[in-house]
Amino acid sequence: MENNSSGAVLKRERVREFLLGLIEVRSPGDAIPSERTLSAELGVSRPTLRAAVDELVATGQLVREHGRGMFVAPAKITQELVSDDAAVAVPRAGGAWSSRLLRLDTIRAGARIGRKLRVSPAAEVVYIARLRLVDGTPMAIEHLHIPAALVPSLSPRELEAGDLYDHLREHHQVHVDQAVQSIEPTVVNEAEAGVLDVPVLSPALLIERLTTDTAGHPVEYVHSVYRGDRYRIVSRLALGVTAPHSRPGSHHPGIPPGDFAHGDIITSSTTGDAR
Amino acid sequence: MENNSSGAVLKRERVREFLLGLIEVRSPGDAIPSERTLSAELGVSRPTLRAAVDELVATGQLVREHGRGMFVAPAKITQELVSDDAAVAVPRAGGAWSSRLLRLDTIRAGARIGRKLRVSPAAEVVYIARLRLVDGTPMAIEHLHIPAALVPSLSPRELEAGDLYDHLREHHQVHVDQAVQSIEPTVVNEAEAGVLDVPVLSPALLIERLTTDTAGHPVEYVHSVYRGDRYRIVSRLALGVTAPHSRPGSHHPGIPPGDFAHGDIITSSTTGDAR
DNA sequence: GCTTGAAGGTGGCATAGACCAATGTGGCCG
DNA sequence: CGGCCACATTGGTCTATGCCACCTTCAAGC
Repeated sequence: MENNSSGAVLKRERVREFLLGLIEVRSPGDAIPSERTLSAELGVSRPTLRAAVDELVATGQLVREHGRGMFVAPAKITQELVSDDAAVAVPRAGGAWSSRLLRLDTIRAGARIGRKLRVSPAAEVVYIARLRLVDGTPMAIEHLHIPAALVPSLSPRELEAGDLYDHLREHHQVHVDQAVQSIEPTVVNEAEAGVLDVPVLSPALLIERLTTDTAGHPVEYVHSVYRGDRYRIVSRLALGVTAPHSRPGSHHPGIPPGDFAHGDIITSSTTGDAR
Repeated sequence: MENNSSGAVLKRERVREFLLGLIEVRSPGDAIPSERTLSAELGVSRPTLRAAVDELVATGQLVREHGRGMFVAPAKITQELVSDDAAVAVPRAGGAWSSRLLRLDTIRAGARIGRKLRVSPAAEVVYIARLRLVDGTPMAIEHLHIPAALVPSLSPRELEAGDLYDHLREHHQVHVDQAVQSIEPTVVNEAEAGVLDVPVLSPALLIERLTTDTAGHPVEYVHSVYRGDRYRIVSRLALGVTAPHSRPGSHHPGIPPGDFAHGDIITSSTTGDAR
C-alpha cells in the first residue's frame, strides 16, 4: 500500500533495471519469468511490472507472446550498424520488395489532402492504400492520393504490375519531375500495429511526399509509415573542404551548424534489414 | 463491472475516437475536460481513460500539463508540411542553435565503441555528452566518442566555442573526410525524456555517425537522439529521367524500388520547427 | 494594496483484484 | 496407438481506489 514518490526513484524504473539485468545474462530468444512471477518476486503489482516491460518492448529489447511468455528480443536496433566493417562500407540493400493492395477508391479530397494537391476539397482523388513487404514480411503502409483527373482509369492489376510513374507517363502524358519529402519519427497506432505486425506505440518513420510534374502541378501526395525495427536510412557524407556551396541555414541532419558549414551528401541508400 | 473483450472493440479504442472528436472541434492550445470528468462521463475507469490519452500524447495530438490539465497539441506533426506553399519551396531552416556540455570525460572504449572506432576496448576515448538547443529549447542529445590519442588536450571552453572539425584540423592535424550515418526512429527513455523535456516513449530520431579522416581512420563516433516533435528531415528529390546512375539495390527512402529506379537527391536540408 | 498560504482541482504513480484470450500439455477415450 | 478435450499457465484488458506532486485561485493577514 505504501507509495513511492518522495523516494525520488520510480518503482517501474527500478523494475526496468532489474529486467535489464535479466536480459543481459540471456541470449536472444530466451524466455524470462512470467509477469505474475516477476511481480511477486519484486514485490510490485502486475500493472507496475507491465509498465516497466512496456518500455522495454517499445525500445525493442523484449518481445511478448500471448499465452507463451516474454522473451529477449532477437536483435537490438541500436546495434545494427555493427555489421559495417569499415567506414566506407555502404550497407547492403534490402531483400525482395513486394506490395499488397489494401484499398483502391475514388474519394473526395477533403480539406487536408485538397490543400496539399492544390485541388478543391470537393474534387475527386484516387486513394490507394497498400502494404509494402520485404521478403514477405510487412515493412510499410503507403497511402497514395492522386487527383482523379490525372488517372481516369486505374485498375488494381496495373498497380500491382508495374511502375506507377511509368504508367502515368505512358498512359496519361504525366511526366513526374521532382518531389519534396519530409521524414520524421512517430509511433504506430493500434490499426497500423495490426497491419505491420508490431506492438502498439512501436517506433516508426513517417514519410510524406508531394510529387509534382514538369509543369509544377502536384501529381501525388503520399503518406507512408515505415516499421522502425526493420527500416533505417543510411547516407554517406563527404565532409571535405572542397564544396562549400551549402546555403545559409541549411545543414545535414544529425550535424548541427557550428560543427561545420560545408560538405554535401554524395550517396544515399536505404536498407531493409532481414533479421 | 462488465468487461468488454468479446465486443471485439477495445474500450480504450472507443475512448480514443471520442477524444479525437473533442480535439477536432477545438483549436491548438485549447483545454479538454479533466481525466476524472472524462472517465465519469464515458463510464470507464481512469486508468483506461489514461491509456487512451497515452496514445494521443505519444502521437503528438494532446499534451498533458501536471496540475493544469490536458490540451490540444500546438501543432500536429502530420500537418507540418502544410506550410509549404508550393512543391519547390524549401522549408525555412531552424532558429539559433546552441549547446550545453553535459559531460566531458576520458573513458575506456569498451567493446562496442572500440569496434566502431577500430581501437582496443581498453584504449582511452574522450566521451562528450552535450545537449543541443534551438532558440533555447532542447532539441537533441549528442554522445561523441573520439580516440583520446587524436585529441591529447581538449578543454570544455574549446568545445563550447567553435567548430570541432576546425579544431581537429588546426590543432591536431586531423582532416575529416567523410562520414557514414544511419537514421532510424526510436522512442526516448526516462533519462532522455527528462533532459529533452518530452514525455517518456515520445518518438525520436536516433542518428549514428562514424566520421573518418582522409586516411580512412575513424575520427569520431556519434550517437544522437533528436526530439521527434520538433525535428524533421526535408529533402527535395529530382525524379527526371535524366540521371539513371543509381546502383542496384539502392533506392530513395520512402520510395520502394519498382516505382522507379532512377533520380537523385539534389537538395537536403533540415528544419528545427519553432512552434 | 500587496503578499502569503490554505484549499481544491489536476495529472502521476501505484495497488489489488477480476475476467478474457491464447497457448501448451497431459490425461482420457475411442 | 492416436486424436481430442479439459485444464493450467501466460499475457491482455479493465475496474475501483488511494495517495502524492503540482498548479491555480482566492481569501486572510500584513
